[in-house]
Amino acid sequence: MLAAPGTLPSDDTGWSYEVKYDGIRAAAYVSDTLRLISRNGNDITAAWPELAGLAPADPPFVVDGEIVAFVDGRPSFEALQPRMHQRNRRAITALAATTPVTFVIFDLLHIGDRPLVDLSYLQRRELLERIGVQGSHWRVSPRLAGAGADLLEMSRQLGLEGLVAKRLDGRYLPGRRSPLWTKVKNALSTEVIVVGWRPGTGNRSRTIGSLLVAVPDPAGRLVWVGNVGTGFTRLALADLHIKLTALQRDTPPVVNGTGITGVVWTAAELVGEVSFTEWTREGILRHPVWRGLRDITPAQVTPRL
DNA sequence: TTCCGACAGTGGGGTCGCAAT
DNA sequence: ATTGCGACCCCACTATCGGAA
Repeated sequence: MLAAPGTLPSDDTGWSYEVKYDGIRAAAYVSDTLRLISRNGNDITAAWPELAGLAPADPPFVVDGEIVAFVDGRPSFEALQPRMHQRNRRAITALAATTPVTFVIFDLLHIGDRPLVDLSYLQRRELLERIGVQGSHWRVSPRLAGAGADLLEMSRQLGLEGLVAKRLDGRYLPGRRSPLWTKVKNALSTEVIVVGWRPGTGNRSRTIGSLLVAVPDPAGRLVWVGNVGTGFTRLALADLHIKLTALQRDTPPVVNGTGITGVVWTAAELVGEVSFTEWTREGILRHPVWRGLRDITPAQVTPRL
């Protein structure tokens, strides 16, 4: 079951709030042994040896949760990434020691021979808390007390990704995205300067695939901060294509990013707004989305860092 | 008639492994 | 030896269509 993107419920009654953890979604099948299955149905058990102690369990159960690497108390997806694709057993052991993870459990789907997906969320949570999974590397995701608006503001101040609001009476809908679970994100946004574009493929092969965007650094030099390839309507794409074709030039107007291939560089004249989840360690926009052109000059751009 | 959910198709950052160069 | 690409992880979004409301 996946959360649908949205805004806070207008009325808190009937809803439960949890932190939105930025990690890897996994279902844990706990019996004599542990099996961790990713969202795409892959068996990812071997990559997370520190979670093996969840097993054995009698009766067996199935829980849903998020594999999270906490860095300074906050979930860090970047800390998780070097561990995700690792298949070398010794490397896995070393990484598990230096960057241990916590399995944050938020739902109970099955216990013994009894499926629980048709119970309400509240009932499933009560059963989950009763079986008492608690250990050095796993815990139950707390249900947050308070009004949604206050909790969202607190999550923003703590630098968290956002909240998930869950209907107390909601069934578990396997494999489906439903507003019974609504994720409310603390979105960031910034003004950026368009410095080039890359042609698209498929049904966008005759227009823009993505825009290269930049912001001024403290010294006033233009620094490439990533590529934005979503958020456009067909109309916006056609409009940008015309405008940028008129601004085409041969040399990059930025001090970095020159290694990117297949770029049509342009004069740094168009300013737009981009929303994103966070800056990566490399200073690149993560999950960037185009929000439209802004009618200001590049000199007026004040990046939100 | 309108709206919602599901799906397909496009794009992003990052990492690893393997094939092609 | 280097480069490119696909496969996974995370993700947002547009456009379309059929069925529910």
